[in-house]
Amino acid sequence: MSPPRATERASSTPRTEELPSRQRRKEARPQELLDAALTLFVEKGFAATRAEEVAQRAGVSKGTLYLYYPSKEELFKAVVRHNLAALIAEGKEAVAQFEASTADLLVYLMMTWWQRVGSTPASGIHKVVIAEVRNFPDLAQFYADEVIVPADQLFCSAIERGITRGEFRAVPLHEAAHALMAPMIFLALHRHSVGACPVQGCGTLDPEAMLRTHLDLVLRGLEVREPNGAQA
Amino acid sequence: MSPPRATERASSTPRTEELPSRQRRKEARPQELLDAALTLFVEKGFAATRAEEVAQRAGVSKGTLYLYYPSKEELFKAVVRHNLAALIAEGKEAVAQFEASTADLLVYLMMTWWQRVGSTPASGIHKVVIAEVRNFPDLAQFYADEVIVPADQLFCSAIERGITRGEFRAVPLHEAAHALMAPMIFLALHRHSVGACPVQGCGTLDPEAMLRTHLDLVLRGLEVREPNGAQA
Amino acid sequence: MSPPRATERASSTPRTEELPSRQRRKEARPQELLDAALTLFVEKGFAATRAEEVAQRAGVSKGTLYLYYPSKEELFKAVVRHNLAALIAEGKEAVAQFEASTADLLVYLMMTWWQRVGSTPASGIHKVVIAEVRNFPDLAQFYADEVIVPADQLFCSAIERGITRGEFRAVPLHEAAHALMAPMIFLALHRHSVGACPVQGCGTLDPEAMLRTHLDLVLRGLEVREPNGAQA
Amino acid sequence: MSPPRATERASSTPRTEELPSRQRRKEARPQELLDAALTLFVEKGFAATRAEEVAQRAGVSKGTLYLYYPSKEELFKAVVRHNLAALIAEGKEAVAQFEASTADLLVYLMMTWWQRVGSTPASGIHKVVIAEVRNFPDLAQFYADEVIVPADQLFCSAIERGITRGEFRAVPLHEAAHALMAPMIFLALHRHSVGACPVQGCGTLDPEAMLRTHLDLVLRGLEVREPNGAQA
DNA sequence: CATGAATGAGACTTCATTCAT
DNA sequence: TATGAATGAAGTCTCATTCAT
Repeated sequence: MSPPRATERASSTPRTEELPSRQRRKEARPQELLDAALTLFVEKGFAATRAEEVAQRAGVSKGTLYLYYPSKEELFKAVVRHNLAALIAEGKEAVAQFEASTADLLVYLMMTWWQRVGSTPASGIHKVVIAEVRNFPDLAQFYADEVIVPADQLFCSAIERGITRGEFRAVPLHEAAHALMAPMIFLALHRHSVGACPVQGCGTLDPEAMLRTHLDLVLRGLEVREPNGAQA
Repeated sequence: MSPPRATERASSTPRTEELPSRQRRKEARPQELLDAALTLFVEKGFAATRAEEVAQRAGVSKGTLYLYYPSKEELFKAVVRHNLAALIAEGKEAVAQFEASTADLLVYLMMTWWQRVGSTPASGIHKVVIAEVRNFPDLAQFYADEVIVPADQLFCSAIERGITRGEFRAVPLHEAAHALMAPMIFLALHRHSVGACPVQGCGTLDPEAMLRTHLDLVLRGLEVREPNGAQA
Repeated sequence: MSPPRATERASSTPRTEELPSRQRRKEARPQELLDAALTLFVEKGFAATRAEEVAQRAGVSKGTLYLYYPSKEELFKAVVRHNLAALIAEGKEAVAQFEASTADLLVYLMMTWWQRVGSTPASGIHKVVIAEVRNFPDLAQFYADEVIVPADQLFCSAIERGITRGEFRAVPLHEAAHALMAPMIFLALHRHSVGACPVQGCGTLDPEAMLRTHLDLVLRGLEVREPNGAQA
Repeated sequence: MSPPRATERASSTPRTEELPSRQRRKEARPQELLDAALTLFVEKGFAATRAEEVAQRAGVSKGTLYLYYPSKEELFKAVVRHNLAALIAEGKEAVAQFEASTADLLVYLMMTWWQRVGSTPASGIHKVVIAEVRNFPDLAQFYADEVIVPADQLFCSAIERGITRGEFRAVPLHEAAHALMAPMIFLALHRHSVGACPVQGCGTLDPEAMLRTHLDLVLRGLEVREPNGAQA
């Protein structure tokens, strides 16, 4: 799970002279620390990850970590911003510029999310937040502002587009957005918890198949048809 | 999340005379400790819950807790076993005996789950397990055996019934079961984490509406109709 | 300076059976911790005294200290209350009930202060406060409320008594009180700083002689006489 | 307590051309560092002053500070030496050359001290020394030799002059000198500690009034008069 | 000379666990 | 059994000092 140890920097690309100088190292530090922090936060949780561990994994000392991030909490916020906030902004572009059908737009958004977040360590951030946000109240507001609200808006606006253009039935936006995202997030959650443990008999769901089946179900459910009153 | 102290024995065996004496209390202890532990583990997570808090909430001293459970970890395991063991078999009966349409069966199963688990503190166990199972590897197998596999089988068999009886399209069972359950579990998760924090601008989803919308979407998606190639 | 090491409790007074039981030890703890803390705070200052040192000197572990005082700052406040606040209250009584001349009252107050505070480790508290109060803002208000203001009132009321009864000239109260106390406090300060170091050639002032000379000068200065314009 | 940054060189040797060049600054460095250190040591104490803060205030980097002073302790010693050395000899001249009454001489000495030391940051050195000399044993002897003994001699010789010339009663010299100086030093101490904190209800003493009242009291106490046995 | 990135010992405080009573 | 006083390992964060550039 994740590159083994973040190979002690810069012995890879040997173009020109590439001295691993103070300067170069300083510039690479934030990224290295963020990567190490993401891996460990996802693996052990926020509270259970020791600052020193993060530093060690990034190849620096405890003090150096605090040179870049003033507290463990700020480090976590930086991880969230770096790994999730950027992607959400991208999604907004996609919705604004998309030309094809809304069904295709949703497929595109979901696929992109899976490739860029769901299938990467970044999806573990959801696990950490769900697990520990109640113990760190200012993280709750931060996460709501930076992730939940924007992501919700993104999907709501896509669904609304479908309704407006007559492609979808009129469904409650927030609820539908939730129904759309939840299975994928839950899948990611699972992969970072029980799925990451060596358990027997719990055949890992194939994410690609899962994604296909889920989209198939929900997109059909959204289609405009004559109603047939099938629910409670 | 429940009256602060209110020692809540008395749901146990009402043996003649109802003495709330020392004897009585002694027998109720494990139950009281388990209840207190459930509440606190759900609220704060496993690592962040202090043993003394559990003891206080159960109305005993710190030392007494260790008389019943040799460590906090064992207490946690006991909580998981106690709260999930009972909830497993019930659904199987329902599937076996159900007479009406499979859509109705799924509605029934979902509603029941929400009433009995999703909307109660017990659903918080999912949160705790997801969050901390990687730090307690032996819990993983236990949880997979006792919860994940049986629940999956339950929903797969229900969906299969629908397909067999010609009510549903042929869809991949596991994936469909996941798509069915995940939004509800995720909703419960959310209610125990960000939803429990006083965050601004994150309008809480109404669970009933959510459940209706979700079932509406998925059941329509499962219906047998002429295909119209809308998915990836 | 103060008993060498707080001999590992209770092997002294052997009346009846004197078991150093949990209970007895618990009762003696606050006093033992306060004594240890006073000694170390005076010797090394507040910030430079480690919590663990205080605990060790009191014969307990680090954790035990925090069982009795929730932080180093609260420990310090307790030391101040225990060693200074009580004495000031006593002084108020004395002023209220004193029968003889006000000169005698001032002599009594000063002597008492010297015996109970000035000549004991307690006077070192002044050193600590003067040195570090700017780094611990809430200690400043605490100390002003609990020590400075009451002590000032005490001496002002005594001087005012002398003026009212026609024994003293009319002098500014606060300034005169300061002139009265400052040399004694300063003497105590000196004894806890340079005076506590093994310096050559700095013949230690005899406190008793100092006190006598000081009172002689100031009380004469307070006497009612015909003015003779001797000052700047 | 002085403009926040305002690199305050330029009081040094105005060698031809007044170049504020690198050369110029380099020579001013020690002075600037000493000034910055004085201000910060007085404000926060020795231990609580961070080396980097001193460097910043002097407009150089942390490393540069260590180029001039090998450790924070050595910096502290340099500050003490630099700020007190100059102030020692001046008073001796005054005593030797003074023509008027000894009362006037004492008034003059006290006023001068207040203007040149008491009311300036330099008086804060007393606070720092009193507070931390026990943690830096070798400073004690230095301070006694360079400050305490000379100052004591100065005032003793002035008082002795008064007695010799029949202006003052015969009083113990050292004790009287202490009674004379202590309130003023203590006032300075106070101004650098509690007096510098925003505490309620601790009306700041007016130094001028304090000085007047104090001299009034002590000079009257020193006057030659028929005794009237008012003291202990 | 000057810089500032990096280090790591060490401070305060918490809490699971033990054990004398 | 039940208690709660006591322990001490462990965690976050600070800062004097070093050294490559």
